[in-house]
Amino acid sequence: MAGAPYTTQLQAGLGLVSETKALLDLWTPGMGAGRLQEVARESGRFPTVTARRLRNIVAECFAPRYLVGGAAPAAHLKKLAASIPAADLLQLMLVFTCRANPILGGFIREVYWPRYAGGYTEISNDDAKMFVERAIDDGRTSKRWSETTVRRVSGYLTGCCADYGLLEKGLRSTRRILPYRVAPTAAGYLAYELHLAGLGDNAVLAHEDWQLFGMGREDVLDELKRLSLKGLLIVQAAGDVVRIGWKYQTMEALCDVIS
DNA sequence: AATAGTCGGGCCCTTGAACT
DNA sequence: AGTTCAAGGGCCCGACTATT
Repeated sequence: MAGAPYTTQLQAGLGLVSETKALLDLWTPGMGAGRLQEVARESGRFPTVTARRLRNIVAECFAPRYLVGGAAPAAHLKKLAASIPAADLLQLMLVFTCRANPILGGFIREVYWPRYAGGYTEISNDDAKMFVERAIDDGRTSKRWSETTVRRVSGYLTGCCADYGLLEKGLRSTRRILPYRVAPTAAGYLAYELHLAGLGDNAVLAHEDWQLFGMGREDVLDELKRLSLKGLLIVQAAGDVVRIGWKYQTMEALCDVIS
């Protein structure tokens, strides 16, 4: 499995946290990227942003992250944005951003968490650069990137991690690793989303999205047990065999509950 | 001066229509 | 059917600005 190719799309925008929240406000079901761009421009909520920049934000960042799969991410986050803690929302944004930009997911899985687990306190842009160069050597990009692109994408990886709360914010080429742990709302969302996408219980536990939170199969199982205490689902584990009783049949129902 | 992030141009690939 | 052309969008990268 080669995995999706790595691109430079992060150059169009990093976490875009406040912009994404504004766009979620403006977006309504059925709205495509083009229409959303119009609405955003006319809304006056992006007064300092040029049309070209808005294209970057909406078409190259928001749409690939949140308007995929029938715009389900946008619909769900719009509902959750007002009612769950900001940090929880960031975690879901991280998941969707990593799906849209596999290079970010790769970096978090292959560099961030091993570092975290290894007791390091910092990650530098040079660490990211080594990751990018190795990815290019491994053929993960469609072609070799120029030196400047390699350097900048490296900075975008760490910068994006900072936007989402995995690394310390601020302008710096070496960032401190922050304590990071999946939130119950995000875990519940992810578990149900994977289940309702048709994955079997074991596939849900082993899914790569959990690795964005540094979680392997056992960690996921532990988290789901905690969720079962809140009544979101039922976990029956006997030896190696795990069965999960799912209480809700749609994401809409789940989002209502975790709101 | 160095670094991070924003902005916008342009190449190139894909898609679909128009034309042999 | 096969080829050519135009349009659109994804992707890359240089220029620019802001911050330290």
